[in-house]
Amino acid sequence: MSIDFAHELNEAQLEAVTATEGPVLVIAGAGSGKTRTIVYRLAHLVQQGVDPAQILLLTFTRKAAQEMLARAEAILGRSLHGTSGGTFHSFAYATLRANAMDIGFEGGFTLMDRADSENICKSVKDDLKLGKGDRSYPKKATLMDVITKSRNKELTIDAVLEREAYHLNPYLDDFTEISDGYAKFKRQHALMDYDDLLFLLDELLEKNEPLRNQLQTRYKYIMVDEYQDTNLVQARIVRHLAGTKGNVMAVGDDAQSIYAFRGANVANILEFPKIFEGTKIVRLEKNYRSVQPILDLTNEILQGATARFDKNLYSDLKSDKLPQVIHPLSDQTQARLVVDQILKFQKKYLLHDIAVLFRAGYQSFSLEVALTRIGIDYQKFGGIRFHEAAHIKDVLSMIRLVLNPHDLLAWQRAMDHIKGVGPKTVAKIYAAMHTKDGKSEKYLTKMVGKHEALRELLVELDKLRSQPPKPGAVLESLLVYYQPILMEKYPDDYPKRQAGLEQLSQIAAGYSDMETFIGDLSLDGDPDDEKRKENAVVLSTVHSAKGLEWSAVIIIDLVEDRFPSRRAMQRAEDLEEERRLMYVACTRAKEHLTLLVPSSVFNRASGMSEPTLPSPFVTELPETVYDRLNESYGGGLEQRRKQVVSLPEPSTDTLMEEAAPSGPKVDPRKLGFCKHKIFGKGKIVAFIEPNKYRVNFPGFGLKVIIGDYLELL
DNA sequence: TACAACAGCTTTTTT
DNA sequence: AGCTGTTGTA
Repeated sequence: MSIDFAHELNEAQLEAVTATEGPVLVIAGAGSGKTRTIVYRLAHLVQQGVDPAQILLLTFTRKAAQEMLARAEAILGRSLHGTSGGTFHSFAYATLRANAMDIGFEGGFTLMDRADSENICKSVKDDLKLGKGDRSYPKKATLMDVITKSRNKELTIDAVLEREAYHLNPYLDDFTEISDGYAKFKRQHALMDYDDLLFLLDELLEKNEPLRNQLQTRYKYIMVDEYQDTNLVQARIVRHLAGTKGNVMAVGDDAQSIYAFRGANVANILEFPKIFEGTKIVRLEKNYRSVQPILDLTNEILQGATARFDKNLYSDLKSDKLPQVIHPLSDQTQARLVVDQILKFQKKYLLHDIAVLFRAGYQSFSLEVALTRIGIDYQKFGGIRFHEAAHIKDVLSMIRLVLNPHDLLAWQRAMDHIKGVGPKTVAKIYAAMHTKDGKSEKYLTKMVGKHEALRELLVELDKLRSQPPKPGAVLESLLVYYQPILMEKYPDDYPKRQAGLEQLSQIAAGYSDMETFIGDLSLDGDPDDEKRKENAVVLSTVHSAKGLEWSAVIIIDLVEDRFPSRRAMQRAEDLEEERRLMYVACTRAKEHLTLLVPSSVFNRASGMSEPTLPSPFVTELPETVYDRLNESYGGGLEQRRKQVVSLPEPSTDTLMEEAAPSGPKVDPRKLGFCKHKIFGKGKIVAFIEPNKYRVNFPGFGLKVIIGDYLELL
C-alpha cells in the first residue's frame, strides 16, 4: 500500500517529512499539523525501508508518543513494533536500569516521586535540626522547589534565590546544607528523583563511549517533540544520542513555551542550528485547527508579548461568530453559566469535544460540584495526579512495605487508619519490629493485642510477602483488605475512589513484575489519561491541555491573581510565560472560544467575595475581535454594544436558551425507581416542575436531578 | 504529660 | 491534601 504524501500534506509539511537525512528543525505554529507531520514522517521512514527499531521518538508525555505511533501504524497498515517512544524520563529510566552498574548503582535503584522527595527533604531538615519552631521557615515543598529548580536550570542555589525568591535569601546556607544532605541520602539509599534520571543519563552517555556509539548506531533516526520545553540537560542528551551529524528532527514552537518554571530553555530551539551543522529549518504556519476569528484573537495575544514572535497564523476555516467574552457577576454564577454553555454546546458536539480550561487545579472545584449536581460526567486532567490521590497512596504504601520493610513513611501511611495510633506510636512499633530483643517483642505483642487493625495489617503483609510478587494478584488481595478501611476513611466519596482503585488493579494486571509497575506509575502512570472517556466534558489545567484540541473551549477565571497567577505578577519574565500560557489555552479551540471574567471571586482568606480586576490578557484585546456579554443582576446575559460597530446585530445565540438537552423525558406521573449514571439506582421522592426530580440515592442522599439524566426503571 | 483527634486554613504549572 | 494550632483523652 502506498501513501500519497504529496496529497496528504502541504508543502512545508512534506518538506519536513521527506527531509530524513541530516538535522531538521521544524518551527510549528499552534494547530499547524505538527502531530500529523511527525506521524507521516514515521510512516515515510518505515516505507523507505527503515527498520522501526532504529527510530526513537521523544515526546512530552508517554500518551503523546503512543498516540503518534498508533496513528502511524494505522496509515501504514503495519506494526511499528520495536520503535522506541516515550518521554525523556522514561527513556532515561529504561537506559539507566539496563546500565545501573555503570553509574554506581550496582544493586539497582528506586525511583521516587515528588512526595517521596519532599518527605526526604523534610527529614534531612529535621535531622540537621534546622528551622525548629520557626513558623516562617520554608515548607518542604518550597525546599524541594528550589533544589529542583537549581538543578534544572543548572544554576547555583544562590542564583536561584537571587533571581526568583529574593525573600528566601536569609536561608541560603540552610538550603545548601539541606540540598547536600538530600543528595547524600539519595546515594545512601539508592534512590533517584526525576532530575537524577536526566543528569545521570547525560553523565553516562558522556563518559561511556561504547554505549554512546551503540545507541547512536541503534537510533539512526531521532525525533523530539515539544522542543521548546526541553531544558539544558535534555538538549545535551539529544546531542549525545544523535552525534553532531545525526538524523535528528526537533519540533517546537517558541510561542508555546510554558515550562520555564521547571528549567525549560527556549534558547534550545535557537541553539539547535548551531549545535547541529547544516540544520534545515522548516516553518509550519498554516493553521488547520481554528476558525479565523479565533486566530485573530490569538494573534492579538502574541502582539502584546515583549519577545517578538514573527508568526502570524492564518486559516481557511471561516466563521461569522466571534469569540465571546462573558463577565459573570461572581465565580459562583460563572460555574452556572459554564454549565449552561456546556448544555448548549452539547447539542452540537459530543461532550468530550468540549473543554473547560483553567490556570490551576483548584479553580474547577465549584464547577465540578455544579456538573455533578446536574448529572454531567466530566474527566479532569491536571491538578492532583492519580497516583497522588490519598487512597492510591494508602494502597501503594502496602506494596512499598512488601518491597522494603524499612520504609518508615510507608508504615506511617499504612497505620494511619488505626485509631489511637499516631506518628509517635508508629515510630515505636517500627523500632520494635527492627530490634530483636525480649522487650521489643513484648511491646509488639501488647500493641497487636490492643489494636485489632494492626493485627490485620500485619497478617495482610505476611500474606502478600508469602505469595509471588505479581502486581495483579497483589492488588486484588490488597483491595479486599483495604475495602473496609476505604469506606471508613472516606465516607463522602468512597465509590469514586474505589473505581480508581479498580482501575489501578486493571493496570497492575498488565505487569509481570512489581518494580516496573511502580516505576511506570511514578513516571507517567495516570490511567485516566489512557482512555479518554466518550461522554464526559473535559476539565483541564492549561498545562495538561498542551497539544490537544476541542471544538469548543471555555476558559474560566480570567482575572488578575488567578490567570495570570498571583505568583507570576512580580517578575516580567513570569508574566510573559503566563501570556504564552494564555496563548496555548486559546489556540486549543477549533470553532468556539469563550472567555469568562468574573467580577468577583470568593477569597478564602477573608471568607467573602471580593471584586476582581480583569486579566490584562483580556483587557488588552481590541474590542473588534470578540463579543462581550455581561451577566445582569437578574441572571441573564446582555450583549454590550461596541463603540464602533457596524457588525450585524447581536446574534440570538446567547446563553439564555432553555437548558433542555434532548433525550427521553421521564414521565412525571410515574414516581418509582430510576437510574442515574453517577449515583446509580435511586427512589424518586418528588417531581419538581417543569422537569426535575428529587431522588433518594442510597449512599448519596437526596438530590435534585433534571429528568433528562434519569432512566426510569 | 504525651499523644491522638479534630478543625481550620491555604492551594501554580509537572516529568 | 497537608500543615498548624487546639482540644480531648488515657
